[in-house]
Amino acid sequence: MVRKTKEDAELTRQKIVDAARSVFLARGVSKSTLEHIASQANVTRGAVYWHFNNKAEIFHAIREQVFLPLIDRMDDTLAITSDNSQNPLDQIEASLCHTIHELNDNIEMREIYEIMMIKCEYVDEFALVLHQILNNCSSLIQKIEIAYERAQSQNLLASKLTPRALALDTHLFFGGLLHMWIKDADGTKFRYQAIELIKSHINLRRK
Amino acid sequence: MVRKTKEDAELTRQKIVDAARSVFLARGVSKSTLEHIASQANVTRGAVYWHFNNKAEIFHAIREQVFLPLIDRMDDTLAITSDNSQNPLDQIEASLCHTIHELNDNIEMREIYEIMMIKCEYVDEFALVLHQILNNCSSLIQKIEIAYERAQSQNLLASKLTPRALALDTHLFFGGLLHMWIKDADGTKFRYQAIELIKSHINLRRK
DNA sequence: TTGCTTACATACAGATTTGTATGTATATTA
DNA sequence: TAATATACATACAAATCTGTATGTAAGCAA
Repeated sequence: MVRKTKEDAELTRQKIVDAARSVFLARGVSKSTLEHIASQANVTRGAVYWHFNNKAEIFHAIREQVFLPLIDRMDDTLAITSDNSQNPLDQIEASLCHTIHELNDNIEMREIYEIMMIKCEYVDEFALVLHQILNNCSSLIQKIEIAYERAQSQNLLASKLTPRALALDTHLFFGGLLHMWIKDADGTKFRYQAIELIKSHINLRRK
Repeated sequence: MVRKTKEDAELTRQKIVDAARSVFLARGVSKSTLEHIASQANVTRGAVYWHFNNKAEIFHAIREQVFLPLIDRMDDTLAITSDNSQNPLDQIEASLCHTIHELNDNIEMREIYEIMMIKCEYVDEFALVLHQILNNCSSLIQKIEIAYERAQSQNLLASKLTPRALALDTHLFFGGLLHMWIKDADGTKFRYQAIELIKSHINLRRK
């Protein structure tokens, strides 16, 4: 039984991507072989090589599946609500909390974050991803900065720091939180209080 | 020419560790073979296997070389000066800045941080390291918390957050900063302004 | 219905790695 | 100074992994 219909083929591709995520998570990207991925997906390496040229391509497929939608969502949460009806500080807080809740609820997203942060070595082809990450950070910081600017113009800020400095501080804080959230698999050290930490971080800025 | 003296043997061991650091950095831990390390150190795999049982042991040797002294230094910078002569906020700031300056000046330390953060997959034997990291974080947070407590008792704090919350926020901020510092190899996005970011972060807390 | 293409499975060749076993010359010790 | 342990180098066997080449049955277009 070979030669599936186009829809079947796309399904097979997705099965391979899902299998790869599972295998990457368990064994790390480097030590995962295409045979591991194939058998996890109940296909042969032939199928894998049909859909992808190599492991790096699968890796990128996994990344895009989560990080492309993510960027859009960020716009939704922070930028769109540029009507002055809502407190910008509340918006920033809600945006960060939303990501944490996503990590809690969305297994797929959680696993991909874990792979990208502690199950992957950024060398060779994968080093390029670092630049993408850096660029994502830049645009994210800009969005936070804009929100802080609105907060400033509404006289909501307690500090004399510039919106830019506040945005950078918030971004670094959240980056650190995400890393710790992922590493703290038990949840005993950071996960359980992540939301509190965000609220404290924002409260520090409220007038 | 074999059978060196004990001092020569220790020197060989150190050569292997240094070589491993260089190889890990360039190829990632997983894709580094003992042959790579051996030839980089101008020895054979025989020598490597004499001093270490496997790659993981070399990895741990590298880690200990930087992180054991690091913990001691943290005590020096934060805890020892518990005489009330210095401003605790200044001390925290100085401690964080000191680490950044170390990263700038100490190639070895910089490379090891880079390996641990983006050239290594935390699976199998390496997963244990995550717990060590988490524990290090806990003790570090405690030390920062104590400093903030002193700041509070000296009425230096601008916010009503608890010293604990401030310490966690500072730690997460600095964790995020370190990650970005490492990823930003060009230095165009974070490295050049790392010290400023720290000062902003602390200033946010000053009365 | 023929013929071409698709979506895989299977088979093969080659390159790598790993661990261990063994060899060996020299420090070190008794 | 003879015996032994050390500090490696060399050799070997086995297992993996990769990419590619080839096979093949079924879908699809003409």
